[in-house]
Formats: sequence, C-alpha cells, structure tokens
Amino acid sequence: MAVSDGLAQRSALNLCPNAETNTDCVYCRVRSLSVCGALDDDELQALDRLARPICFPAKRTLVQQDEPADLVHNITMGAVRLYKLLPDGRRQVIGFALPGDFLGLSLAERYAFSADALTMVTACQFTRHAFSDFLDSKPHFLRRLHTMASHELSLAQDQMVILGRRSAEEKVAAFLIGLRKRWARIDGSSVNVPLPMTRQDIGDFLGLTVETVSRMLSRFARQKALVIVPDGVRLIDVARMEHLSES
Amino acid sequence: MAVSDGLAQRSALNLCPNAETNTDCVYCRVRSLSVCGALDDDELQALDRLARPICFPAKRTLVQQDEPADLVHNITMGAVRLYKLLPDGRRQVIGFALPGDFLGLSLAERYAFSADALTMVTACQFTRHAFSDFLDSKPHFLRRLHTMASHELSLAQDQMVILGRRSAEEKVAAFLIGLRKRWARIDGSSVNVPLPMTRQDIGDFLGLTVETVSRMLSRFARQKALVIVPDGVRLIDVARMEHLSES
DNA sequence: AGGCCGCAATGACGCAGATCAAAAGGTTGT
DNA sequence: ACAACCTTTTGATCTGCGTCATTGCGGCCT
Repeated sequence: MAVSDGLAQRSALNLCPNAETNTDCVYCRVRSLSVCGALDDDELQALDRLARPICFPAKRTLVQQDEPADLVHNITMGAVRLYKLLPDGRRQVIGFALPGDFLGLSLAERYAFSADALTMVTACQFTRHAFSDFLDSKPHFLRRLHTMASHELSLAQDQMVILGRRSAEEKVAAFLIGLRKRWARIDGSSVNVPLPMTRQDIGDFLGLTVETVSRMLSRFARQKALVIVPDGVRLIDVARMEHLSES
Repeated sequence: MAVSDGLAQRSALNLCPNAETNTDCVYCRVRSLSVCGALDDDELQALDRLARPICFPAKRTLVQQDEPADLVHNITMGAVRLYKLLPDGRRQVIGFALPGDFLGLSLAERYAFSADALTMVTACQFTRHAFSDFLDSKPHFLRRLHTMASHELSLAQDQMVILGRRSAEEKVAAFLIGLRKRWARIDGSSVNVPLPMTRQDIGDFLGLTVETVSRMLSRFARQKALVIVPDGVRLIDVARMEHLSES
C-alpha cells in the first residue's frame, strides 16, 4: 500500500534521499494541496529560501505538547499521529497528518499537541518566526492559512459528532470513509485504504478500545463489507460503509 | 444570574433596546474580547459602518446548517447554541457562543452548523462579503481572526479529549469548569456558573443523555461540590471540580 | 534459524451509562 | 387561574462496549 518496503528500509537508516526532499517547491507533488498552493512562482521561491527539507524516521517525534513552538512543518510524505496526553496516561489522538497537511496552523507560542511519525516522513520545516514574518508580507498567503485552519476546525467538529453520538460500528465506518477521502485527494480515489497507524491509534482517535476496533473490522470483513490486507483495508461494500458513516 | 428577568421579558416582546445594541463600537463592552479588539479608532469606525446591530429573542434561529452563509455575527450579549443534526435526528451540540464570540470565523460559503439563541441575544451582524472585503484591506485584522479561529480549533480539540476519553463525571466537571472560565473573561471570576442551556443541550454537548447529566449534577450537589440554583450552579468545591476536569 | 516482542484477534465477563418509566416542578398561553 | 407542555429528577432495568485473558502472527535482532 502507500508505504513501500523501500521507504521503510530508508527510514531505518534515517537517510533523507534527495529525490524525496528536493527543496525546489516548483516540483513539489503536494503543492496544490498544501498551504503553498496559494503562491505564485516568485513567492514560491521566496518561501523556498526559508524552507528546510527534513526527514523523520518512523516513530520519531516531530513536536511535543507544551514545548515552545519554534518550528512549523508542511508534510510532504508519510503519515503523522497527532495526540494529547492526559495526566493519568490516557491518550486522545486528535488526528492524523498526511501529505499536504500543515503542522502549526495556529502559530501559537507552544505546541497544543504532540506529533510523531507513523512512517518515514518528509516535510518542509520553517522557523515559526520566519514563517510568520513571511505571512505578514503576503496577506493572501495568510488568507490561505486561515482557510486551511477553518477546514481543520470543520473536521474537528465533525469528529466531535463522531465521538459524541455514534456507535462503535459507525465510528469505524466513518473513520475508514473519511481516511479514504483524504487519501483520494493525494493519491487518487481507491478502494484500498492504507492504515499506517495501529488499532490502538484508531481506538484512541475514535474513543474506543483496541479490542472494539479489531472486532468491528473483523465483523465488517465477515460481512464482506471489506477485506483486511497488510497495512490497511480494501473496501468492498463502499455504499454500506458510507451509509453507516452518515447514518 | 447572568440572565435577568428583565431581559427575559424584553425578549418576549422581541424588542431591541438601544442601550443594548448601540452600534458605536467605542462603547462596546466586549470589544477587547472580540475580533474588533485588534482595531484602532479609525478602523473601528470603518467597521462600525458595516455593522448592523441586531437582536434575537430566545429560541430564534440565527443561522441554519448548509444554508448559504451570507451573514456573519459578532455576539455582544446572551448565549447561543451551535449544533449539527444527523440524518436520523440525533444531535451533537458543538459549542455555545457567548459575548465576544464570532459566528462565521471560517468565512465559508455555507454554514457548517445551525445556531439558535438560548436567551435574548444581541449581535453585530455583517454581510460576509463586506466583512471579507474589510479583512482583505486590513491584514492585521485577518491575523486576529485567524488567532480566534486557532483558539476555536484548540477548544474543539480539547472537547475531542473530553468526548473520547472521559467518564460522565469528568465530562460534567470539565464542562462546568470550562464554562466558568469563559464567563470569567466576560463577567469576572465567580463561583456562580450560569447555565442558559438545558440539561439536554449539555448532554448533547458531552455525548451523554439528559438523565446522566442530571444524575451527575445531583451527585455533585449531594457531595457538596456544588449547589444547583435557578438557571445555573454555584461551585463550592472548585478544587475538586478542577481536579476532576484535568485528571 | 530461533527467540523475542509488539500488534492483532477473539472469547468470557462486568459495568458505566443508556433506556424505560414515572412523578414533580416550571413555564407559557388563554 | 387553569391547562398543556416542557424540563428536571429519580428509580429500575438493560446492553454495548470496556476489561481481562489467551492465542497466534509477523518483523526484527542476534
């Protein structure tokens, strides 16, 4: 699926192949999806000069909750888990960042959540100050950032509905359909839904236990609504899943 | 408590007394809390010219989910319930807007949720286009709007933690502590927490049933952690409630 | 190749909170 | 002042999902 064995190997070596982290935004595969999509060629070059291409191996922490938010990131490849920890160790995953997503939309002084790489991840890294100054000189770029933040807010509100008012079955269906839609923007539509995160991560995102997530996936598989494949699922009965997720 | 009988009576008459809806932003009691707080006197006057003071009686709908978002509102008085409906009638309250809050932060084409007045509400109303044009001419105002949207996003993420990973007791405690903090910004700190919404609304916000909300409040009252008063609660053991809400 | 360890799957059981039911207090309209 | 309705509270019962326990798989290290 999306994460090839080749990439996993490179991740183990903690290398950052040039081909994947070329700082030349002109050739960036996720530009139109990301915050940079609002810039013309000249502006892109200016932003390019502020960007530092960077690569994180799987499991590496990108940013840590409550630490000073000196850096912001534009994800160009891989998947990132975003989460908050409660004092007693309970964890709430608040989202998964995919290529084109921006970490640090709020430009706040401190990170509001922790983020770590689920797969090998490549990103464009900026210092928050440089990025913020650039924003101040390009109002339409700020507007784009605001639009992206608004979209995040809307997703968070949808997630509130899922967490508050849906059964375990509906939660898992909504998760798969939502993720499929996000991958489709990046990869093109497919019935294959890569799941770079563990069942535990999915549970912590949906307010369920690992066991319940596993049981729901098994049940869907038994009902021939999907097939569980290595590193993801293949949707068979998309209509049924969509119906459940909208219910 | 915050909602006096006098205001309730005026609401029944659907009047909008001038004293409460004076369009002169210079005297606005919630200016520093609201999006307008970023403007100097000249800018404030310019914005003033775009604003239409407006008043909604309790239960009146301000905006409706999925309708074209032609208007945006800056709440100056009262409380508003924001919610999404599922096709089968289940409801998720996604928040409560208080004085200083802005409805329409996202500037999207259509409303992402419905909003209706819990009490008599006064607001400054703008057409989305006029407001958006004003933003384009005042980048630091857009920056302020973005900061407010980021704050909303952060609150939504905190709510995700509450919905996904907390017990009924913790949810209700977190709700009361959170609301108290918001009233404190407006009114000044107090152990009195006005609750202009019904138990049903609180339940739909926390992912609980009315009965569970009522039972938790009764239990807190029995344990002398709070006293239930008309239209709200008075916190007695703030430390205990705060501990529960962070736990 | 073998052993280790994290992840996934599945069954048995228990409980927090939902559901159902009923009564009492408040509010609204006539 | 009364009736109709809505909100809140409380009790009894039910159930979906959590908890606990076990097994098996697959990747990784030596």
